[in-house]
Amino acid sequence: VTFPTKRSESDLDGVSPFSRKLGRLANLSSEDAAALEGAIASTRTIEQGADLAGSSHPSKGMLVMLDGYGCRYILRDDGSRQITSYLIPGDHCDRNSALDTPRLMSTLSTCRIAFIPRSVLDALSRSSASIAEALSMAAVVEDATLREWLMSVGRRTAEERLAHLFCELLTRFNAVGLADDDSFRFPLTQFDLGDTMGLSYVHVNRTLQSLRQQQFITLRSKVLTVLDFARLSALAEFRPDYLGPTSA
Amino acid sequence: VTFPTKRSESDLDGVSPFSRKLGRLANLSSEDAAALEGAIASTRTIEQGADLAGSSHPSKGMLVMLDGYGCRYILRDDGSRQITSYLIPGDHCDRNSALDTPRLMSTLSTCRIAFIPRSVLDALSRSSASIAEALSMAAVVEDATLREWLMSVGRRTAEERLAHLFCELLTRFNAVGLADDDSFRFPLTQFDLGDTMGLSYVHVNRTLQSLRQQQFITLRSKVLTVLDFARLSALAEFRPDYLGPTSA
DNA sequence: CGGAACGTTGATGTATCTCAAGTGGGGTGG
DNA sequence: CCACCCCACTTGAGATACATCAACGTTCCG
Repeated sequence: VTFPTKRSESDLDGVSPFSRKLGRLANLSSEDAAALEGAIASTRTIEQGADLAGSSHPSKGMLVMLDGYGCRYILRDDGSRQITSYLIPGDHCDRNSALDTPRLMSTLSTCRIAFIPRSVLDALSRSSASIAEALSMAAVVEDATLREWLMSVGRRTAEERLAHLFCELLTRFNAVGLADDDSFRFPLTQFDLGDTMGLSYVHVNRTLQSLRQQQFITLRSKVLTVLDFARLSALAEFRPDYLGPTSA
Repeated sequence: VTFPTKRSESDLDGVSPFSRKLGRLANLSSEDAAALEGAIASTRTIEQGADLAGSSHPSKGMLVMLDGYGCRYILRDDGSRQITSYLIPGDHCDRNSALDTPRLMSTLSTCRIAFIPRSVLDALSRSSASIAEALSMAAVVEDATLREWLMSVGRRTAEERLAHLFCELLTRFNAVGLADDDSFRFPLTQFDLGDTMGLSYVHVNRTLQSLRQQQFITLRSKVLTVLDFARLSALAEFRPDYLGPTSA
């Protein structure tokens, strides 16, 4: 399986969520943004449930999620899965990992994914301090997000966990301009949600019903709508600062 | 089993656990190791329960734990705490974080801590590719460790969580030469352990008793001994690869 | 039209929490 | 050197959030 070079023109304003996200994390010049766009030369569409970490990709480099949901996860011997992060549009993931451990990664929905070779990436980082800083900021945000998930699973109730996750996702989708009126695509199953927040899918179901009944959210036909972000944030004790600069 | 403060073996005496740890993550020349030792500008001893993130340190740079336990954590409004990582001897922590969020960090025991100014660190990274690589590997390992904790809290039973944590700690202490006969210093309270693994301190107590009774560990006078690493690893499904190159 | 995947519901079980009351040991001051 | 005190640890009883098991409903799509 190779990377067909197919440039999609369907990005908002021709700007990929990738440079949109990085543009929030550092002050990118228009040259920087253009360079990032240029680096994303090859794009492919991948079906749901596909592996992203394996040998399906040619060489070392970076994956960039343009559309859809991906995740990183860990498996236990008995088959139970802990999802450790989501990749949503604009997110990227280094596929290096000199570490022996195979970093498990897969798609949770149909995805459009770009690939940036390591050489191109390194050149970019070297030529633009802003890009380098944006990438380093992205790493800091990813780390903080992971710690926030640990807090959720360790110390929050089921209702708070889901509320916090939805607040986080709305904020992240907003940051790449893919939230519309507090709504965003959410094609994950309740099973996936359970594997994310350390809950059984049955309990996820009941907790979602509770959130719906209390008018916090609606979740229909793979679209999640936050009905009252302030109230939901309060319920979850959500503080958006860990996600980086939030508004312009 | 007594616990000698100074290393029993003569090898690398006077070498900080910091360069010891980094030396495992990349091939450091003797110049690299010496440069790392030299980079340590100042060393201080800090009592238990002290803040590490605040203004206690002069400027931007990196903290290096030389002795003792530190942690990073998140607090909830109700005061409950989730510890998100341990800093044990050899570990370091960037105190940059352009992120607005104050990164919470404190000591869990009396600590000896070194400080490396950012300028010195940057110079080191630029002058030695090996050091840069070691630092980047350390970041990968830290990330993997965080994900493993998320797996623990999300999907493992109390007994498995503690077992996994102890396997991890033994491996990490071994990596810096501070484990002796499967024993290492463990001055944390059961309260701290609960905040680490998302458990109440009462349940930690009962789980520890169970592990002791089954001859997995002993934990007396702040020394933890793993009685049967193979069995404990099996119980926890511990796979050390995420911690980096393990032997030699 | 049928099957598979996802969602919903009810009943029951259990791991873990909370509350509450001790116990023990290592410093400290007298 | 002893007595005391504080903090960590221990133990028991009862509560509960969440898991598991087992149906059944619904949607989607070939």
